[in-house]
This record gives sequence, C-alpha cells and structure tokens, in this order.
Amino acid sequence: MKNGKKQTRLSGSERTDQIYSVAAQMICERGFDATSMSDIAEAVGITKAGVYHFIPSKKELLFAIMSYGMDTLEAAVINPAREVADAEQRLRFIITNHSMLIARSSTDDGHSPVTILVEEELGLSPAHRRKLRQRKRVYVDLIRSALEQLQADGKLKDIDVTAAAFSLLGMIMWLARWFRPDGKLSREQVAEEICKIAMGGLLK
Amino acid sequence: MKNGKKQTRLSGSERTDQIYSVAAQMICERGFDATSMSDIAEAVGITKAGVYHFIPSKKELLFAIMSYGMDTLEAAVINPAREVADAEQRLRFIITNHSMLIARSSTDDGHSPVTILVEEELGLSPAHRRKLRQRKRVYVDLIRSALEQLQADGKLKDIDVTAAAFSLLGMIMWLARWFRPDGKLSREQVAEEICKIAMGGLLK
DNA sequence: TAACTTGCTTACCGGTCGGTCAGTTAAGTC
DNA sequence: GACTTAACTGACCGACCGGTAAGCAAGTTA
Repeated sequence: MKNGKKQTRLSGSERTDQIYSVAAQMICERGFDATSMSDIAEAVGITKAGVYHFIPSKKELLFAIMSYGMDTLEAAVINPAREVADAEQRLRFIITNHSMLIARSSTDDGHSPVTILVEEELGLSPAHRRKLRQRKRVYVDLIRSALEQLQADGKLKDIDVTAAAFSLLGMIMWLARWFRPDGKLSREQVAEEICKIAMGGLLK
Repeated sequence: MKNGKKQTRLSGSERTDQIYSVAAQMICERGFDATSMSDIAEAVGITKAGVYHFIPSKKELLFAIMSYGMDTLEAAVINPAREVADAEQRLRFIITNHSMLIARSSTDDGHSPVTILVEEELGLSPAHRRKLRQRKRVYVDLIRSALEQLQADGKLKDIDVTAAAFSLLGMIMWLARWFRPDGKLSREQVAEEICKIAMGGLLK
C-alpha cells in the first residue's frame, strides 16, 4: 500500500459484481472502444491483471453487459407483457413500460445496458452477436404478433405490420437520445406521450 | 513499383476526394474505431503517410464525413422543405424525403454519412460535436415549428410538441437499422408507410 | 504450524494505433 | 535540360492496447 487508496480485499463474487457494474456504467457512458481495461481497473481500485483474474476477456465483458441489458428488458417488459391477454392492452403495456425503462436509465451523458444493446453490436464476436439478435427477434415477434392480432380484429389501420413494429421501436429507442430527467416532461409523462402518438398512428 | 498494383499518381483534389469517399464508405460500414488510417490508405492504394499528405488528422476526417452527411440532409430535405408553405404538406415532405434518403443509403452491412451522423458522435472533439449538434438543432426546430403551426391551426392532437418531434425522428432514423433494399417493401413504399403512421399519430 | 487456496500485484509481452520526417520520384514550367 | 512543385514512400516514433506469467500475501483448513 503506497498511497492513501483503500485496499479492501473483496470476495470473488463481490469483486466480480463490482467489475461488471463499474464496467457497464463506463462503457455505457464513454463507449466500448473508448473504455480500456486499465480504465476499468483503475475505477474499480485494482490492477488490470487483477481484473483479468475475474474476467476472461473484454469481449466477454461486453457480451455479459449487453446480456444483462436484455435480461432487464425481458424481466420488465417482455415477460410481463405475455400475461396481458388483450392485444391492444398488451401493446400499450409494451410501449409504456419499455419507454419508462429507457427513460429511467437515461442520464445526462450516459446510458444503461438497456440502451447500449443497440449501439455496440460491432464489438461483439459473430457468435455473441447472433445470440443477442435472436433474443431481440423474439421481442420484435412479440410486437408483431400483437399487431397482427389487432389487424385480424379489424382494429389496425391499413399499414404494413413490419413497418409499424419497427417504427414503434424507433420511437421508443430514440428516447435514450433526447430524454433528460430534468426536462419539462417526467418519465411517466413522456412514456404516456409516446403511447398516445404510437397508438394514434396504428389504431383505427 | 514492386508488384502489379496500379501506381497512378493523382492530382491533389482528385486524391483528396478519393480518400474522403473511400474513408466514408469504410467508416460507415465498419465503424470509426474499427477503421485504421492504414486500412484507408491500403484501400486507396497509397501509404498511410501518403494519406496524411492530404488529411490533417483522423478526427478531421470523421468530422468532414459527418458534415457531408449533414450537407446531404440539408440539400435533400431541409432546404426544399422550407419552400413548402402549408405546414401539413411541409411535414409530409420532411418525413417522406428524409425516409427515402435513409432508405436509399441503406445496404446490407453498411450505412452512408447520413446515417452515421448519429452513431459516431463519440469520436468527435467537443468543438466539432458542438458544430454538428447545432446544425441538427436547426433541423429539429424546423420540425417543431411545423408542429406548432399545426397546433395553432387546431390540427394537432393533444400531444407534447417536443415528444412528437423526436418520436418522428426516431421512426425515421430507426429505418437505417431494419430497412433492406431487397425486402418486400420498396424505398418509396416504406417512406409512405412511415408517413402514414406518423401523420396518423400526430394529426386529429 | 504447515499446506493450500485465492485475491491481487509487478513486470512484461507482441501488436497496433495515429502521426511524423527525411527523403524520392514524377509532372509541369521556363 | 535545369529548376520547382507536389504527390508519395519507407522507416520510424511513443503511446497505449488487450492479455499473460510469476509470485506475493492474506485468509482458510488440516
């Protein structure tokens, strides 16, 4: 111990959790390439080699963080949505809850693992990219099937279902780029606005 | 000349144009960080030092490419839109033409300078970022003012204008992520679909 | 107390990055 | 053919990257 920095030794799982958490925050704020393993190590308070005692590689780290983002989305939006029987209510649920999730994790200069799901695909290996894409496809299919059901019920406007599904997602994901928690609209309000606009554009 | 590669000497402006064009394509396809100056040099057919004879730095290169993307957007969408007197028609013009522009430059694995305007902000210096943000703000203000005019005319639904403007942009920008020229919808069709969905969500 | 495990450090590796510099070579001009 | 200009090369630089090997030191177990 040469300087005043705290030198607390942590248990393996504690340290691992801390590394993932710190790395997630840094990567979301500054980008994957702009965040070096030494940066992460310094922020955690140990050496780079110390980090590699717990983490196999930088790519695995990114994959784990993005998987965590997907886990969050599934837990907060996708799985609960499946419990909603009515198609229109299910769609409303998806829009508002996903919007809230994005808005909740937006800060002034950083994003959460839920939002970098989209941005850092280039850093992944082909195998990892394939896995995450598949999970995303499940989500898109959930939205599309809700739209198709509405179409079958004659409630949908005369629009292409695919274009509708992705336009919906675009509105929601774009939130991360402009929403500010200290703005004039609260998280709840902005989620409500997006739901209004989207449902107005889709339903007859 | 050691191998069979062509060794045509070009004039300064020709070479400069070629470098910008090749670099733009590569950076859009593979990302800014994943494209090294040596990669660009090799693709152009000269040495890295040769590239630096025409280009001051990598950051300037990125800024120039993104500025070009913004130029394109202004020429194809923003400036012509100002000539449309009716607010509703102006909004329709913006949506369809911006969508067409995005769709036109989407390929299977690459994007054009118009689409990376969004993705590679992190690679810019603060001063450059500020300049581009200001140009983007002008565009957002154009959309917002059209919406406000519609609101004053009582044609707009009861929605927040800011949320509406950004939702619109989200739908359009997201196109770059899912539209494929070989898909079942043509560029014109997809632009029309987005216009329908958006206008349906915004207008009474 | 001795053996073992494990959290962690110091020192280092090969490789690549953006960028520079001192020249070399081709083309244009007089 | 001499001179100038400008396109371009080859060799190199320091910095930093992701990742590793060997060993130390603190806690656990026998």
